[in-house]
Amino acid sequence: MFALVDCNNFYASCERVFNPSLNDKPVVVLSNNDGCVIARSNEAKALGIPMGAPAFEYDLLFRRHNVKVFSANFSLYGDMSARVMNILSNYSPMQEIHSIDECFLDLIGIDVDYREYGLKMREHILKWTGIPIGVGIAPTKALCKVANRIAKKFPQLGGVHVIDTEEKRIKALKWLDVSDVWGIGRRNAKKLYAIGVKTAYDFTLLPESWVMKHMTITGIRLQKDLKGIPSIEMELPEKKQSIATTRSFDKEYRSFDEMRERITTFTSLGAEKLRAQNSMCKRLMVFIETNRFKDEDNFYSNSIVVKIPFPTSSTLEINKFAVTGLKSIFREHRNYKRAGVVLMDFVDTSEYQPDLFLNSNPKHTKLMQSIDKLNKKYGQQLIRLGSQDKKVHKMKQERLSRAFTTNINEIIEVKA
DNA sequence: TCTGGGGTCCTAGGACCC
DNA sequence: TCTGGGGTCCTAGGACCC
Repeated sequence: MFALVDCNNFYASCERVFNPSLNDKPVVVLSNNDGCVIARSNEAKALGIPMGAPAFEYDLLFRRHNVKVFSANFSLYGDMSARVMNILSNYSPMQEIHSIDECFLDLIGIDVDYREYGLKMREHILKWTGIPIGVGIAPTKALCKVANRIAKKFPQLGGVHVIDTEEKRIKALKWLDVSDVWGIGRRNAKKLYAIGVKTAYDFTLLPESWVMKHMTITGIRLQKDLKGIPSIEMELPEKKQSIATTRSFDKEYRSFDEMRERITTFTSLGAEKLRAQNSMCKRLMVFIETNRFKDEDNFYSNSIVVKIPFPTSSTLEINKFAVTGLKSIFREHRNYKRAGVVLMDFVDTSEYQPDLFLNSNPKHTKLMQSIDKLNKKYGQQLIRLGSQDKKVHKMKQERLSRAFTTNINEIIEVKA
């Protein structure tokens, strides 16, 4: 048996933990630059605020219903996530952290009343972190997803649902719309509707040949999993295979120098993560684009993959190639609104064999270590790569909660 | 002058998730 | 005025080799 545990409305719940007056009130969290809604409390959902809603379109509704609005505070959420995951790791010999707010637990060798076990996790997490969770338990990962959904949908279940009989499995799958199945997106849902498949149960009855043809091996695995035959395996914690740093800007940039400053910043952030997992990269991708919502006729978007002749984790070296890439796709007289750098093609630092001729400059290693140490101690981006442009980009975060758990200057005050 | 077929690696792009 | 930022896996097709 497996369990899927996920945090309810995670970012909104994090904000509530440190501000209990938000309980029972509608809460939303906005993306970087306060662009769109990325998390909603149940009360906010009930007001009809959709995921991804542009914040400016809902300003009036926010005010009218006294919605509490927050700028995303990712360092706080990351820290809360680590606490939740750490507690949950005690409930299983094998944990797969699937995203910031959810994990799978392999319950192999754990011989208990599963419902009781799920309720215990829930109480434990709530008491120690203040975060409410939902638990789905079933013989396969895909069925755990279904069980978890049921646990959330029916409050009388106390946040925990177990699928442990054939009867429960079929009942659950008949209840679930096929478009809500984990792994079936908009495209495939459309194809399935077209041939009369409405529920998850209908999907399990499709012939393998059809599934293989239209949804490839991924579809076959999903179908088996839903039938109760474990086919989607637990993934052990592994290093990232690519590291992306991309942002929309709060304003439009036209000059090469401004864009170079942005790209350099993204490269620095990415390279820091790269070093943190002891990897070096051999390729990177740079992309830039103008505002896709404005002036559609002049929309320009381009990307380029740049090969680095030797594996490196040095911000200085990686940045040189990122800027080369930028040069080749940058066009004058355009208003750029978004850009990003994706580091790819990693090798392990420990397994790296130096080349006879082309190598990363070893002097950079120590320099990077010092930079990482200082940035970790005093906050990100204290040390930055120099650029001719002195201006420091500032993200729009008008409604940021304090960094209660991660910044010593903002630690919560307790009054005696 | 003829020019098969199998294998691997690389890359771009599609689809999906949270 | 204002529209997120990450990730993963799979497949097809081209390049190249023998």
